[in-house]
Amino acid sequence: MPRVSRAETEKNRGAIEQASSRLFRERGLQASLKGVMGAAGLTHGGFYGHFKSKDDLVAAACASAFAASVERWSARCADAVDRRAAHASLIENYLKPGKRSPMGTGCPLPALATDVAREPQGKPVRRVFRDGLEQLIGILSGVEPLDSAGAARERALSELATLVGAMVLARATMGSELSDELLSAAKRSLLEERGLKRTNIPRKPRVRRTP
Amino acid sequence: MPRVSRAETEKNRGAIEQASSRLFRERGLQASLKGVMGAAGLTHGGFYGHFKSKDDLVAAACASAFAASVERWSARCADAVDRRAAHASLIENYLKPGKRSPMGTGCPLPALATDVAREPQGKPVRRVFRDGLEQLIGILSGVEPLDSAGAARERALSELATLVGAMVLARATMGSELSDELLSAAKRSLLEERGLKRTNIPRKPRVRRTP
DNA sequence: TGTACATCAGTGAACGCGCGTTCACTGATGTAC
DNA sequence: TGTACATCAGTGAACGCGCGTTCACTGATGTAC
Repeated sequence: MPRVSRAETEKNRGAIEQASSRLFRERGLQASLKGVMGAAGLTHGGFYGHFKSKDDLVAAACASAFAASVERWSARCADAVDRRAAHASLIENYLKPGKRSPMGTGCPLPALATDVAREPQGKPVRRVFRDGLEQLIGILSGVEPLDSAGAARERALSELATLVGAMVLARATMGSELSDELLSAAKRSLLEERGLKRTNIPRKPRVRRTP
Repeated sequence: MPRVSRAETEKNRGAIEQASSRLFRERGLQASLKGVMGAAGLTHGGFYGHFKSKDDLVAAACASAFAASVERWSARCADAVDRRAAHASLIENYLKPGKRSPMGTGCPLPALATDVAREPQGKPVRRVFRDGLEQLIGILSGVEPLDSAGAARERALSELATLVGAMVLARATMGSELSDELLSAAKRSLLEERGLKRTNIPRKPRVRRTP
C-alpha cells in the first residue's frame, strides 16, 4: 500500500494527533502508541515517521486538546450578550453532567493534570500544559466582574480550581448520587455566590438556521 | 531465609500496604508490584501470599490512605478552639505549598481521583474511594457554619472541589509562579469569602513541651 | 505529455524490557507427642 | 522441657503479554528529462 501522497501524509499526521489527544485524555498519558496508531487507521511502525518520540506526541496531543478548549470557550463568550452571561455560560457548561464522560473529548485540565504532575520536570508536556492553562485563565479572567480590577485573575484561578476539582471528583464517583451532588454544589456555589443566578441573566436569541 | 514468624508475617503485610499506599499516590495506580514489594523490603514473588490480586491491593492501599487523612483531619479539628478555627485550619493546611510534594504522603483525593475515574465501574477501589470521600465530606461539613443548616454538606462539597482542584493544578504546574498563585488564590477565596480571615480566628495556646 | 527512476510513507517483524501472575523450592516456625 | 516433623512465608525463575523503539522492505508517489 505504501507509499502515500503528501496530502495523505499530512492528513495521517493530523489523524495521529487527534487520536492521541483523545486517547491520552481517555486512558491517561500511558495510553499505548499501538492504540493511538490503530485509532488513526495506521499500524504502529509508521509512528516515527511523524513524531520524534512518545514524549513529543504527548506534548502535541496536549497542545491540541487545549487549542480545542480555548476555541470552544471563546466561541461561548462570543455568543453571550455580555460578560456576566458569558461567565455564567462557561460555568454552567463546564459542570454539565454530560461532561463527565467521555473524558477524551473534554477539558484537558481534569483529564491530564495529575498525569502531568507525575511527569519529570524537563518533559515538554509540562510547559504545554502550563501555557494552555494560562490561556484558559485569560479567558475566564476576561469575564470576571470589572469592579474587582486586578483581582480578576485571582478570582479566575480559584474558580478554575473549583471547576476542575468538581469534575475530577465527579468522575471518580461516577455512577453514584454523590457525583451529581458534587457538580451541582460547585455550580450553585460559583453562580450564586457571585450573583450569577441563571434567572438574572438575559439570553441571546437563537439564530434560526435555514432548513 | 523463609519461613518467618506469624508476627513477622503480619508486619510484612502492613509494610506492603503502607508502601503501596505511598507508591500508588506517588506514581499512580499503575505503579508496579515489584516496586511496592521492594519498598516493603521483600521480593515480588511473595505478594500473592498476602493479597488476592493487584486490584485487591489497590483497594487496601486507597482505604489506608483515606484512613490516615481522616485521622489527621479529625486531630486538626480536635486541636482547634472552635468550629471556625477548625474550618480555617483545615483549609490553610490543605493548601500549604509544602503539601504539593511528595504526593505519596498527602491526601488521596488529588493523588488518586483521576486514576480512580479511569478504573472500570466494578473495581473495588471505586467504592473505597467513594466511602473515603464521604468521610472527609462528613468532617468538613461538621465545621461549616451552623446557620446554613442543611446547606452544610453542599458547602463542604464545593469547598472540597476547590481544595482538590487547586492542589491538582498546582502540582501540574509545580516549579512555576502560577503554581503558588493557584494555592494562594484558592486559600484566599475559601477563607475570606466565608469570613474566616486568619486574623479573626483565635488560636489555642500551644502546650509547652518538657525540655 | 510520456517515460524511467529515485524517493520515502507505511508495513510488520524484531529488539530488549517490565508487567501481573504462577510455581517448585527452601528452611525456620509452630505443633504433636 | 525436648525431640521429630509438618507447615507455610518468602524466594527467584518462569509464563505470556504489551510496551517504546528500530529497521529491512515495499511499491505508489513525485521528479528529471
